[in-house]
Amino acid sequence: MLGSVLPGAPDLDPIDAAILRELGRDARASFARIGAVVNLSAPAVKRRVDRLKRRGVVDGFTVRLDPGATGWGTEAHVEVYAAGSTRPAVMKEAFEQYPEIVAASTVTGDADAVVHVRARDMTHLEEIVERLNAEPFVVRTRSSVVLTPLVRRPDVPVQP
Amino acid sequence: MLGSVLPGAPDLDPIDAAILRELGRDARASFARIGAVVNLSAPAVKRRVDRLKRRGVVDGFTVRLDPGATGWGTEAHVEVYAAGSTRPAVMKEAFEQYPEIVAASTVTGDADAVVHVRARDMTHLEEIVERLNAEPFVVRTRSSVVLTPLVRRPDVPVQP
DNA sequence: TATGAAAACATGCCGGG
DNA sequence: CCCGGCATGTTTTCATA
Repeated sequence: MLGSVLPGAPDLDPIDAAILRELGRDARASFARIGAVVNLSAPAVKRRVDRLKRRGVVDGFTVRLDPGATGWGTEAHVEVYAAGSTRPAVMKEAFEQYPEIVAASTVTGDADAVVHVRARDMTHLEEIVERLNAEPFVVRTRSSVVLTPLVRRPDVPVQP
Repeated sequence: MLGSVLPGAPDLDPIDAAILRELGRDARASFARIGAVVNLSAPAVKRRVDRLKRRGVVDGFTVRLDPGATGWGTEAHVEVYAAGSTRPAVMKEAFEQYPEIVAASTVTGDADAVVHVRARDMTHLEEIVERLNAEPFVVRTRSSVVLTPLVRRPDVPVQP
């Protein structure tokens, strides 16, 4: 099997997967409640979660916010076309300066990077795009503004 | 002010913002620890969190997983070009069938929707794209495969 | 797995702005 | 009246064995 060659992808135990699914649904659930679902005692669940954290499978726990309710309802995907062979590290450093950038990655295809931007409104979004265009390594950008969010899930699937 | 017209965006109290920032950092932190940061007692923090949940600002709590460590290291943005005037609801229903789709939205620009796909490997990704192309309403797709993730943040910013 | 001490949580009541 | 602090009974966590 290919998967087990990778040092960090040890075919996830089905019980671990169940625990991760529960944590995905409610990361503040008590170990006892999770244990009730997966048929394990609370300490057993805690040990598994600790192990998953140690292995780096679990990176942490966060709150899921409603973007609209917090006043960050405007969203866009911005394709960035970079100069010559701009190093990814350069782009990373630049993008990290923007609190409005919630995700960014280099990609294959016409553009060099795709940036996911959240803003308070269109004016704010426009300002961000302008600032991006003013970055020294940016040649041009191409934006797609989100009209209707259709699907939004915990961003790593856990096999059932 | 424009913001206060929206029923769900009541200029977030600075203490609430601080609490949300802490929860974003570690959603399993005890109310007492959060209270120590924001200078409030544990019950006071709990009441505020409950209120934020009631208002819909807080949607829940989830676990943050390392995609690589779980064997879902391949990622792509797929632009979907849909037939005629396909209703968003139709796309939504279709996309929801795919566990590999972690986000999707209709957008402005050339394409009609952008779909964020996570897969185990390239073969898996290819299969998903083929299945998408086979959807009745899909005219064509255009994929950007992620090379290097640069930024990944809790997907709603909280103003400091 | 089980157990017991320590910590965290939920709730009711009261005071101050 | 809203909001925060305190006190208490209950549950959960966590380190033993």
